[in-house]
Amino acid sequence: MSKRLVVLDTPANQVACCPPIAEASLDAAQATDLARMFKALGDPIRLRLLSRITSAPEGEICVCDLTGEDFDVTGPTISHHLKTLREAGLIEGERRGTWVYYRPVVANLRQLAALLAI
Amino acid sequence: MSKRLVVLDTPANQVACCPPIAEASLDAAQATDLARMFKALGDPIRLRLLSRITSAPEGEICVCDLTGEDFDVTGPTISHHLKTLREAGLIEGERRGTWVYYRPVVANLRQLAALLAI
DNA sequence: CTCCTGTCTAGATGATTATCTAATCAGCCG
DNA sequence: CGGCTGATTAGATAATCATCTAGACAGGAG
Repeated sequence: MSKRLVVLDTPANQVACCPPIAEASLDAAQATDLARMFKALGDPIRLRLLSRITSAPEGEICVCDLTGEDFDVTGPTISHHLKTLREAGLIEGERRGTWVYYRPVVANLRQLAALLAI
Repeated sequence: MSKRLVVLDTPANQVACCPPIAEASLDAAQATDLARMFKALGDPIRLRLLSRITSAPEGEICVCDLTGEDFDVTGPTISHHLKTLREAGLIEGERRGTWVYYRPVVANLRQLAALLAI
């Protein structure tokens, strides 16, 4: 087991890459991958979770700092949304002892940004 | 009637604005507006439609150039997706005679891009 | 006016999703 | 070990969504 940080199945979601959406018409396969990521962003709770994760001072945040607080949904629901973000390739998670930490997958977030840079 | 281009109800969707998601935690209200736009991008067909619209040489494209072609869905389904993009504030449409033309709402697309620029 | 073509709306249906409660798993501590 | 806390999974349910067919509406052409 060489990888240091991998926990919590993260389907290695690699997408082609990077020209803005206006440069060339997306083909169906690229569109499917990209749409999965955008869909994951298409929920207010997930957007706020991602915002918290990306703005965490240490580059990552403990799930214990996300649950229950000013999100008025239950723990399992938070967990479900984190899983959605994770499966979309936007964040990745790691358990260290008792707690689980999440951090952004910067490359994929940047790719989405680049795509929309008209 | 002073506006030159408005047709097809476009709910004036103005969202706060512009710091990247990592700078400050999104509040619930902003998140709801932004999530609506991301959700509209969360479908492969809509992404490809938007790609076609944003890459149209004249800055706009006729619906007649979008229907039926290499999207294997029916006309009404295309129309429904265009409506979703329109109501999200990502595109706007105008009828000129027989045909309807769509063009991107660049400011809102850029806002999404800025949000993801980590 | 009447037909034809392009686009949209209406209504129905099957699939997906957000959320909950209950139960399970992982790691710590006495 | 046995119990405790943090986090996830399982299963159920209500809501939303993508898609279709059928029908309506807009505008041009005979």
